[in-house]
Amino acid sequence: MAKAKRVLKWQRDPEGMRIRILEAAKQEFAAHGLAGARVDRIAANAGANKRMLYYHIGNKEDLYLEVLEGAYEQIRAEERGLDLEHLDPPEAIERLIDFTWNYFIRNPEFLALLNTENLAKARHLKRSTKVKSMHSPFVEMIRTVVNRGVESGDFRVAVDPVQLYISIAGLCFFYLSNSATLSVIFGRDLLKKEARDERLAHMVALVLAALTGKSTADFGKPKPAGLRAPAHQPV
Amino acid sequence: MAKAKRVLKWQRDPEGMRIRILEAAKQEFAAHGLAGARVDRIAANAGANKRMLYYHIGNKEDLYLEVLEGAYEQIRAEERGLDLEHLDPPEAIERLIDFTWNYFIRNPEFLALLNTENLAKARHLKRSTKVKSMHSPFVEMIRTVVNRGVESGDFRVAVDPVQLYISIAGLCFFYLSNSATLSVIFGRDLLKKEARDERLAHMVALVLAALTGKSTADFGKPKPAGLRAPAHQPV
DNA sequence: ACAGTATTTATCCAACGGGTTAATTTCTCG
DNA sequence: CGAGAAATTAACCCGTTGGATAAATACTGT
Repeated sequence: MAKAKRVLKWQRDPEGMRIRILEAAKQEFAAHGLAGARVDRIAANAGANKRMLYYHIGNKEDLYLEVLEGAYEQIRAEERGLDLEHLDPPEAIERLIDFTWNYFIRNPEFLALLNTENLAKARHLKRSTKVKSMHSPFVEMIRTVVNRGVESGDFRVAVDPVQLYISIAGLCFFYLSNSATLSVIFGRDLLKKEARDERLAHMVALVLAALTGKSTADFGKPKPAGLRAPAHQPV
Repeated sequence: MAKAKRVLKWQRDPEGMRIRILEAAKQEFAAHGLAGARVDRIAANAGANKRMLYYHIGNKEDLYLEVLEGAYEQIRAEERGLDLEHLDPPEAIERLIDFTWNYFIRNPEFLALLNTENLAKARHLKRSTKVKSMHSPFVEMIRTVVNRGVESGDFRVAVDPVQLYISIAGLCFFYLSNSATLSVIFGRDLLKKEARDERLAHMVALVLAALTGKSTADFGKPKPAGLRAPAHQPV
């Protein structure tokens, strides 16, 4: 048993504190929006005193901006890790969709933060030089993938990469960000595994069919009778 | 000049008042979200006293739910007015996209309200029997359109109408709802007329290409050099 | 060991914001 | 016309919340 040098009332850990505060803030802003977020809750969930927020970062809006910038940094970093260069075009597009989809699923706070920021008309983002300089590598990636695809004959048209990027993001984003209301409206749980898998297949098929002209795989095949979701909801 | 029967300090108008309150509330909730909305501002913008809100409708959440229900009612009503029955399938799909797109453009508050409600995990919608019984006629419309398209040979695949509906809505929704942040990121105004037209063309081409297999029209053609947006922004 | 600094805590407060009370004015209808 | 109902107003209440102050506690270099 390691003998503690001393019994401490608390551990000093400036960097860790900062991180814990930002993480708690991310959860809070994602869950309640900017106006709905409570500074006290952030402090409590960070295991900190409220004064620490102001000491380490600043006021509520500073906190929010830092969280937002961090969220963009994170996705941009992961995007860069995805090299589509050596895949043949259709595979590259599929991989792009797959990544976007799963990133959104793994980071629901990111979706919420974007919505919050758009509610604010991107007021904070506009002031953030940091984010404005962080261009998504996807647009250029897509441009080259599309060009390669057209040359190789895989794709029929040279689609505008920005439009395609927005379309792919939109197909993923809307489904996940609005899953709560959509699930109520359609009376089924859109987040359960089978529904998510079906959605991913649909999106890939939709985009690839449009690009290649070949109707790939199971593009929106109405589920085969035997496999329809039974009355009871499996976990 | 009509002689007023009497000089009144104020006009009594219960029904008009109710409507003005709901309209003001819609704007307020759309602009600031549920938590950010201010009851006093709603009252002021409705030309009413704060007490009137409670008198005519109820507390803030009642007000919000009523606004949300009204928003759904409105879009469902317009949806029903759109009969796709007598169009041939590709035209019907184009019309559907066109309608969805323009409805969202005409009613930006609807987008904001949906985001707000999703932030709340559809908590209010779940309790609204009214909305739950208002099924979008689109799903059934799409089902028959798709079936007709498959039979006629216009479409290659019998896509799941729910997936297609979500895809079309998503393509439109994401672009418009996130136009603020996207405009910052891409450094161009996505809401100006040319950008909107280009987006609509892209979406129609994308979906129809996927469904029919024929590469229609100007699917994402990178804008012809001569027509690229000039440095100055035309109004 | 000690002085100076960095970090954390406990407490306070003024403004805000949703909601309420009670009085006032207009309407309605016998 | 008059009394009761409906609509509207002004003023207030009180818990919440972002933010501030100052004191206490841990760390650092010398």
